[in-house]
Amino acid sequence: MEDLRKQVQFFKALAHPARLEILEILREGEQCVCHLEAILGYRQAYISQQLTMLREAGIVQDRRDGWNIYYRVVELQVFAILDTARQALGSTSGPFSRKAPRKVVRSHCTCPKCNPLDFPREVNHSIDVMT
Amino acid sequence: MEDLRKQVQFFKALAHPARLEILEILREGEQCVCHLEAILGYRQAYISQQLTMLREAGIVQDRRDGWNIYYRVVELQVFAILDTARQALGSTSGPFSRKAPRKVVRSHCTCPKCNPLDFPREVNHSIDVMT
DNA sequence: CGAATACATTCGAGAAATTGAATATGTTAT
DNA sequence: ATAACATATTCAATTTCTCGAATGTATTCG
Repeated sequence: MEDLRKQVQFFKALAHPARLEILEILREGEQCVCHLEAILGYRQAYISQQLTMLREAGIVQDRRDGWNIYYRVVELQVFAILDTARQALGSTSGPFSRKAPRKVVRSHCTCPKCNPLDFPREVNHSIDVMT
Repeated sequence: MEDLRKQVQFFKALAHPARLEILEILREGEQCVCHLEAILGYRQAYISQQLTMLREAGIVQDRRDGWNIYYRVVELQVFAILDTARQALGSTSGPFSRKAPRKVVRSHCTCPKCNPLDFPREVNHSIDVMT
């Protein structure tokens, strides 16, 4: 059954710590790669590899906008799956294991998504004689 | 974060065709190993291996009853995860991709769960003189 | 055009998952 | 105790995953 294959690939894509971290950040919406890089602290190529697996599993989609490529989760139900999984696992270790919602670590990011107003375009102070 | 590790192990356990097949059968409740063996057609040791992984991931629990060991899903939310995953993947390929519910293949099984009334216990026709 | 930027891909060695075969464990009946 | 039964574990060979390093591609600016 080809349906099984897809499901396996889907769960395989989720079965990886860095990829789960990426998805946690994508909860807040579309993010560019440099943003993920800045927050998670992984090498760019590494993040790109993980995003490729998530894309091939049908979990995320990308969209190019100039220099940046923005990734977003295709089906928001994926987040429900992550939540339910955590809930199911939490109840294994005890009856009252309420977890605080994951604190997304914010770090400085220079990508245009994070800094949309700082230096929208480098102002040219020199006087352009020609043209 | 140790929480991540558990989640990864959880999804890794689901990322396997035979293990997903087993869980589909466990939808109908507790099942003994010989039942899974009869329905799925895998070798006994193979099924046992997969059940071990599901157990270590906290997805199933086992219970011994005489000769048989019965497995059941610990948190029924796991089934919700499987359903949501299938739904999320199905909607990727088109807007109206309704899938018929999976048909569980029934095959003959000689385990007591399947045949609770056939020869409940071998009747002893010999006359016991002593005692 | 060329340089800079953001991101993707390829390659390869080490780590881990898969699975068949053989063997071991625990339970019940005799 | 021994045999029969249901299930588990160990071992090893093969395949697959992981992830760092290097390199490639597409876009924008000048």
